[in-house]
Amino acid sequence: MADVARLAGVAISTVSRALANPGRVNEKTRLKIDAAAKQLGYTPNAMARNLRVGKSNIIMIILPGSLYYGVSQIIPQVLQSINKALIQNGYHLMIANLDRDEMSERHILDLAFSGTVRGAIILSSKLPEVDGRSLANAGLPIVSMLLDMSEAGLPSVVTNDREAVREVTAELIRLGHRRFLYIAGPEGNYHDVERYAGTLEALRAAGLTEESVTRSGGYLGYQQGFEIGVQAAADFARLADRPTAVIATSDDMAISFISRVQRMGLNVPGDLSVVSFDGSPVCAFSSPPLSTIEQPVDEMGQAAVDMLMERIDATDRDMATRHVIPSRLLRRESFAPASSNSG
Amino acid sequence: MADVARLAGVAISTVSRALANPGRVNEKTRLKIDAAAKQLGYTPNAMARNLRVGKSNIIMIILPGSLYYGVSQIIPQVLQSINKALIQNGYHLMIANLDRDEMSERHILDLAFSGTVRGAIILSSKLPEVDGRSLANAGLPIVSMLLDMSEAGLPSVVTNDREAVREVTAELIRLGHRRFLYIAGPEGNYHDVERYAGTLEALRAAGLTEESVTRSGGYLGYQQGFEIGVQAAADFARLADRPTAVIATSDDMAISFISRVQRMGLNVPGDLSVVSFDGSPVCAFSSPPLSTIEQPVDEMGQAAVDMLMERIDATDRDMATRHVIPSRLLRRESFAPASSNSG
DNA sequence: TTATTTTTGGCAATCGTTTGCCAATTGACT
DNA sequence: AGTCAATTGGCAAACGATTGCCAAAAATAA
Repeated sequence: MADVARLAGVAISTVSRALANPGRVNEKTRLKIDAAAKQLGYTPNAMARNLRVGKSNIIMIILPGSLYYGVSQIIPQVLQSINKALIQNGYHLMIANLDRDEMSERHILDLAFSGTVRGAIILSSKLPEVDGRSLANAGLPIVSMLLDMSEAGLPSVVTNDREAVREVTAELIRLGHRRFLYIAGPEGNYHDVERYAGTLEALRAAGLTEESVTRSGGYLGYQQGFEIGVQAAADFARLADRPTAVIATSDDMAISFISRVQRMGLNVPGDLSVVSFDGSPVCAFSSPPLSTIEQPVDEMGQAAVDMLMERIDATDRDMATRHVIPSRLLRRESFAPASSNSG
Repeated sequence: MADVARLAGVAISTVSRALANPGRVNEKTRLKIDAAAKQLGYTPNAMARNLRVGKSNIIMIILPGSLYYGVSQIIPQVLQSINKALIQNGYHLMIANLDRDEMSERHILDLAFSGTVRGAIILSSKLPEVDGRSLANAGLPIVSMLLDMSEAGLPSVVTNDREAVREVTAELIRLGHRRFLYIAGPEGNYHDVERYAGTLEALRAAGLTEESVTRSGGYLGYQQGFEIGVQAAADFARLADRPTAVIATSDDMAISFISRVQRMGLNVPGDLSVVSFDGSPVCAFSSPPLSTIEQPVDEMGQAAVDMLMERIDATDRDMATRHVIPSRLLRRESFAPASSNSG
């Protein structure tokens, strides 16, 4: 930095002012300094700056340890949109995986307490916590994404799981369907609760009872979506009074389910309508093209970052808010009126 | 830190020694200090330490801007394995996206030149470079992954693209296939070059000429895998003398291709064998289950980190090496002897 | 020209560690 | 008890920026 000052013919403090907060310095000298810096290939040392100002410019994203290896590309999309939004705000993105082991929790807490990161976006329902230290009281702004944790005090950005499923179920009812199969992810999980609630709401609104829906799954995680679908097909085959419509809570489930029931000789959507959740691009190319509820991942990422920036700037700790971004039904051929012989 | 020293009843320099390089301090006092630190909830400030020692403990991974949104979960797997390996070495993982725009390049270069990161793992074939500064001369250890860039001076860890495709092609030939369709990614891309070369090598070894393979695709990126497959199906339909075996260079291509040719009334593998590249889990659940060459992503990530650690510790700048990790053919039903009426 | 505002220079403290140095203390071993 | 090695204490200088302060200089206004 001294070199830059010398080359530009100004004082070292002026260089700092020009680079750190341009605006407190004359435009002409700022240009001179920029030119000198560029000529010398100088970039200010970020760690020294951060140390001095007492705040880092790194945000960490906490991913659930067991990533989802199915067809749905949620994680890369999230990372991409969050990273982009962060850069625009002058921040960098650091990754942390939250496994079930103590080591990963310790790692995350170190990141938080060592002052390495300035804030966090979390995609898991559990906050790291090990021997006394908890992420909750690290003094870090945190926002939750995908899962609504506003009741636990974390501002959250989510999609309208419940409403979306309610609407698509209502549409299926409108098409004449009266018996449903609901393929669940891990029981009690936020998404399962919301989505199943959405199904029930639609049924009730149409004067149907909970009897008209059969649940399958519930004991495996979303990572095992394919197995869940396979199992659901087996469950389905055993049912005396077979459903005519299937609501799968992930694309993986729907895909493996369909592949199995087709093998049983059933036609989709002739015999059976199927709709699922996630909006993976591959759904457009399965046979038949699969209707799916697309998660607005990009917008959610952007919103999460906006929310985090607000928290960082906020002086007062206000209430945890909840930001809902509507999802979108991608309607395709897997979806048809109930066949006459099954009403 | 002073507080910890006071509580533990030792000098501040002893605390530093105990925390920074345990081993230069007696075991008993180390325990005393650890206890005091834990009691006070103290974690050393990472930025101050890094500033002092003049090196960061952050590694950045440079992802191609246009991530792959198909069925193949390469990126999350890479991140997970790399992150895990890094943590074990005491490093953190930072993300950078390399888009085509200047802004993202500038961002990456800032990360490099500001001393924020200590090294980089790159998954793109082009090194960021903008107004004079280039990642190549940032003095950072870099390793390339997925793409072989050892000739450009970057140590690389890759899978055996060419050999794997050669072997699977040879196997198809053994099964009686004589006419092939090769579905390509972007022409000239490392993967395309290698995989196509593998195909040709197998053909030649069996005394067949280049005539026996028809190329489709080549003008779209891997992100457009589904479209490539659809187009390939159309190309296929127009061929007078139809191939009996298809080699797709990504699972996406194979999936959409199959969905289209099935719609044309063809049976896989009865009329047509298909094999593809990537090893996405969904392939086990498509109809028919899809044979695919699995990329050993976890091992590659681990190897990339090992290589990077070596580079960081290395005093002498030795030659760029190339580490090949073999892939594995997941053989499934999409794969069968050539039908008698087509030989 | 003078008065007033804006911009810069120079100094020094600060952020929280690490680390070299040497003296002082402790511990272990004859 | 005496010797030698291992460990610790205390001090101070770094690492590379930011920032408050005030005086000096420059630009602008009157």
